[in-house]
Amino acid sequence: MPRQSDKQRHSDVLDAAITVMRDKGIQRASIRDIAEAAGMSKSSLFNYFSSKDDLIARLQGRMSEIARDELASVNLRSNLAASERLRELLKIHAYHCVERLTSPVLVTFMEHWGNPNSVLGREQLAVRDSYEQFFVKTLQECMDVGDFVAGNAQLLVRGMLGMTTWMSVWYNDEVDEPLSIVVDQFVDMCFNGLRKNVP
Amino acid sequence: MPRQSDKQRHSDVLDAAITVMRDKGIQRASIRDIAEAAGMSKSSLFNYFSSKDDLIARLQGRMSEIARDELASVNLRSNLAASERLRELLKIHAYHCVERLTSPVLVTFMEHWGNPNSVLGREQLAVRDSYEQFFVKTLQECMDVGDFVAGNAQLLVRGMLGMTTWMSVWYNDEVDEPLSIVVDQFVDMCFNGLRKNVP
DNA sequence: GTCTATAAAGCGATAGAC
DNA sequence: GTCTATCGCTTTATAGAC
Repeated sequence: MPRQSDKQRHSDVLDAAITVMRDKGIQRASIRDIAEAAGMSKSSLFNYFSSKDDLIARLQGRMSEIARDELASVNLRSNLAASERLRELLKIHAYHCVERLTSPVLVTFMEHWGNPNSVLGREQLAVRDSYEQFFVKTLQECMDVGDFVAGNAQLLVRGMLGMTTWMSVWYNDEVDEPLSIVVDQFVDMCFNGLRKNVP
Repeated sequence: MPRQSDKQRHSDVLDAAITVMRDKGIQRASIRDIAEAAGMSKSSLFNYFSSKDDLIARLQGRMSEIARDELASVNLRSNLAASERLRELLKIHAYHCVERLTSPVLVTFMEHWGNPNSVLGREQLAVRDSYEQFFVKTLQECMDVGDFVAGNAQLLVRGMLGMTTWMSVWYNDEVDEPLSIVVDQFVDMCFNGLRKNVP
C-alpha cells in the first residue's frame, strides 16, 4: 500500500524534525539534519515538503491538532470544577512544553526569535491566540461562578502559561520534582491568590 | 585618546548587537548585520571580537553587570519589606526582558535553542543561576520572616520569573496596560497566594 | 585600524540519472 | 521515490593592501 507508506514517511519526517529541533532549535536544525534523522537524503525529503517553512507549518499544524484535542477533552469533564479543569489544562501545557516540546505556544516562542514578521510567524501567532483561548475561557468561568475574584483573565492566563512554558528551559526530570507536583505548586500559589475568601 | 576610543567602539558594537538581535534573534543576527549597524565593516569588527561566540559572551557579561547592579541596589533599600523588594526585582526583570531585551535570563533562553550543549551555553546557565539567586534569597526572606508560608523558594521564583520573562513574547506597550501595572497584577496574584492568613 | 577581496563551510533548493 | 551532484546564496572568518 504505497499511499499508507507515503503518509508514514511524511509522519516520520515530522517526528525526526521534532527530535532535531529539540536539540538545535528551529533555525539551526537543517534540512540535512532532519533528513538524516529520518533516514533519507535531503532530496527525498523535498518530495514530502516543498520547503523548510512548509515543514515547520505542517509540524505546528499537527501539534495544534494534538494539543487542541487534549485540551478539549479536559473541558468535557463536566464533573470537575472550572478551577480544576484549568489546573489540568496547565498540566497538559507543561507536559507538551517540557516532555515533548510540542506546544503550539512554545513553537511560537522558538520561532519568534528567528522570524517575527513573516507570514509563517503571523500564522503561528493566530495558533497561539486560539490555544490561549482554551485557558482564558476556563479562567473566566472560574471568575463568573464566583470562585475567583474578577480580574483580567487574559492577562492572568498569560502569566500562568509563562510560568509553565518557562519550565521548558529549566526543568530537568532527573533532579526536579515530578512535573505534576511542580505545576501543582504553581497553580496552588496562583489559585489561592485569586480565590475569594469566604467570610 | 586612542584607548578610550577603542573602548567606545567596542561598546558601540555591543549596542548594535543588541539592536539587531532584538529584531532577528541571536542566531539570525549576522556579523555583517551587526557591523553595519555599528557603522563598520565585518572585518573591522573582528578586531574587537575574536568570534561571534566571543561577542555574545561579552554581551551577556555586560548585561549581567548592569542587571546585577540594579538588582543589588533594590536590596539596599532596607526600608522596604522583603516582599516589596521582591516586587521591585520582578519589575526590573520585566523591564529588562520587555523594553531592553537585555536580561541575562532571557539571553540564556534565546541561546538555549541554538546551542544548548556548548561551552558558551554552560557559562550562560551559570549566569542565570547567579541572577536567579537574587530573587530566591529575597523570597526566602519573605518566608523566614513569616510574611509568606514556607515553600520551595527556588521553584516559586522560577514560576514568577517565567511569568515575567514570557512577557517578552506577548507584551506590546501600544495595546497592553503599562508594564508596571501588568507586573503588579502578577505579583498580587502570587503574593496573595503565598501570604499567611492572619487569624 | 580600516577597508576590499576572498577563502572555507554550510545552507535551502533543484536537476537529472536510476 | 530515491539517490548523487550541484547550483546559488549566505555565513563566519582571514589575508593583505593602504
